[in-house]
Amino acid sequence: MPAAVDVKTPTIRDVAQRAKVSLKTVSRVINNEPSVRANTREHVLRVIDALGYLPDLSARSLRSASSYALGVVYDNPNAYYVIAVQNGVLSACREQGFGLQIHPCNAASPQLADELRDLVRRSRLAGLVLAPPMSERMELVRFLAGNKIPFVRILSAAEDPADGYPCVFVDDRDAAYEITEHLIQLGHQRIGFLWGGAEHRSSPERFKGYEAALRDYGIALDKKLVIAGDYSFDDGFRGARRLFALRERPTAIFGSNDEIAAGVLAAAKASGIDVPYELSIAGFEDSPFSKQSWPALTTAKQNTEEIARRAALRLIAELRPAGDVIAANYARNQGFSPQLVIRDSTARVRLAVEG
Amino acid sequence: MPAAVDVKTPTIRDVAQRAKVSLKTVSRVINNEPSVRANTREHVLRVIDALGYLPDLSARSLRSASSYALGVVYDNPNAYYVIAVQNGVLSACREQGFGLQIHPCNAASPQLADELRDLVRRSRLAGLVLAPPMSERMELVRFLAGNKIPFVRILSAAEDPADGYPCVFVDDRDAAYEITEHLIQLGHQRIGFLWGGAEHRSSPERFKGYEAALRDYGIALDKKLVIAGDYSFDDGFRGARRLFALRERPTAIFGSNDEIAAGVLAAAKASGIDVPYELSIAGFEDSPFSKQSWPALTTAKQNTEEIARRAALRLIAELRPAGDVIAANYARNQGFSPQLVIRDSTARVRLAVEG
DNA sequence: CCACGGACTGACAACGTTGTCAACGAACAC
DNA sequence: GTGTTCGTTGACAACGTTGTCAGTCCGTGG
Repeated sequence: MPAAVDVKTPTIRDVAQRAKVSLKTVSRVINNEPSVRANTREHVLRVIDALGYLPDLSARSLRSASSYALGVVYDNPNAYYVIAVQNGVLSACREQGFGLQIHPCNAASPQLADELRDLVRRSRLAGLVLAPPMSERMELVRFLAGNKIPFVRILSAAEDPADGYPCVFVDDRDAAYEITEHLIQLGHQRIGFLWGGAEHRSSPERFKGYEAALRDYGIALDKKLVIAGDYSFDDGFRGARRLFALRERPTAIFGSNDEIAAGVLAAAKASGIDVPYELSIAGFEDSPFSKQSWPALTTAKQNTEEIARRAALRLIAELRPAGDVIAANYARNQGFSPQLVIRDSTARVRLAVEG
Repeated sequence: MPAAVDVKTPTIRDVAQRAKVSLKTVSRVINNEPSVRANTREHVLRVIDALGYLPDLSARSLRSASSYALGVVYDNPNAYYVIAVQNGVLSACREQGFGLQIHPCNAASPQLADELRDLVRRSRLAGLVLAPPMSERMELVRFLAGNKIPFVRILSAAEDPADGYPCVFVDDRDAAYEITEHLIQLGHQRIGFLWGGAEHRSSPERFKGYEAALRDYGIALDKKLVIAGDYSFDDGFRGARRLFALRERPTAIFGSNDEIAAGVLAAAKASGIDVPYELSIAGFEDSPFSKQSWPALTTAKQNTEEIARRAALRLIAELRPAGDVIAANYARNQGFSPQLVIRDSTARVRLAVEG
């Protein structure tokens, strides 16, 4: 019986010895640096392969100033959104050889800025991807910039804020306009609007879209139809109840996201109101359950995963020296527009209701 | 105007200099080692605080064999489940001073084992938390053990597998029994069962619970009522359709998870079947949307976050030297039982249907 | 008064990698 | 033949931390 042999994981030193070259040459091969003869390079690569050598990330990031990991910062109860952001960022990270550190946090914490700075230092992160609402707090943004911490923001805006800080932006206003327009074109005149969380910039943006569409179609804004709340099922439910109690009930309700819309749907069912024939409901986000509710929700599809991916690439571009391929391709802030997805929860207004 | 000063992040060296002690003493203070005079310790701590010094994780894990980060490995389309696992593990990690590396992966990939080994080596992970179905693949478990990679499994089992590898286990069978029993006690005799994914051990476990309850209550198992499928909304929808088409339709359907149950619910509505009065539906998992569907779903609540947290602590206990507090408290595999949550989707069987 | 042990402290090397700089040989121009 | 340049390679130090081991200091017992 052979003695148990503890196979140590090979280091660059083992590779160098076996390949009969210096440490530095192996390093050069790993990092794809020029000035290595093709012969030598191939030989070293073969040895690396044979030994199953993998560069040690700790050592790498300790020695070289630049590191190989990003952080993604979020404070969002919506699991689908968070997973989509993670997966998008992760896809870019894997492609570009970066690691990923997730950092759920409390947006309301007064120490958040210090917390993020410490996170970056301790873990030697190359930069941060900020999801809303952190991305929208300018004092945080300025703090990070002041501390020379690279970052990119995912934010809600109709156009590039052009404030000198990198971002990708999502035109919630435009998409909300389209949703409202869709409802109007179905003949709805009394359209309720349920706000999302006030700390997210997307909320006022979506409201602006709603407002603009009403204006463009000559419908007066009725403040009784507009209800404050949070991006939650429960607020959707409660808000819908309040709208149902109005003397003149709306024939359509636009919930600021799918969770709110799901709450409206539940409230409608609880009140015996038929959707869509007595009430049209629209959401926003295209979460999986917008497809899975009954009836399936009309909504605006924002490809969060792709948006997050682009955000990460935008950040990586900032980290790269000018002239790099990524740096060249992703040097500019990019905008996205969610697309209207018409499903079964919206329908032509029933004439009977009008009277 | 003062010249811009680049504030370098302070190192242990700066602390030592300013505190007029050696590097090693600072190191001792940071690591809470004994043999530092109380005076010295306090003084050093004050300096650390004043400078805002933070130990560098890369350097730490490079120098000391042990590292300070765990990995969590999953392959699961269910965002709620994944987030709950992440948050649970993260809570333990933060508490114990560990970092966390997430690793979504493809359970079907033949290179998965190597991928995980490389991940651990490259990132110097102290160990892995394996979520199902990875946790259930014995060849993977043996591979990790053979490579001396610490891990803990979250798995579905009625009792401690006692195979020598650490885990936390969830008694799906028992919970499924309770759900089925609940349906039987409501008077249901024809209870449909929709399987979850065959690659998850929880599926057969849940089926066994269903089977056992039927047997205990003297109800013959009707194979036509049992339908294979995956843990998905669509399979729930399709499976329900097939059950509805039977000459003798079931009066209750047990979907192996909430997504399946949501699919059943949608199918029932599409077919104009009233839930719960013509059809009772039960799910499993207590995802948020089980509360938010209409009617809200009867289900089994598994506190995934707490389970994942315990799993992480169980792993950390393995890493600690014997005698450590954590090591002592979490040295044993622990079991969890999901709890029956009765909501509005299940009701007493209508006599009219029996005929 | 000296030896001794224990509590505390520090000098130094090491972890695995990359940046800096010098050295080597070949090719080329003069 | 000499000087210069270029492409390739290697020796060495350094990143920030901890493990090892050898002190130093003080109090105690002989």
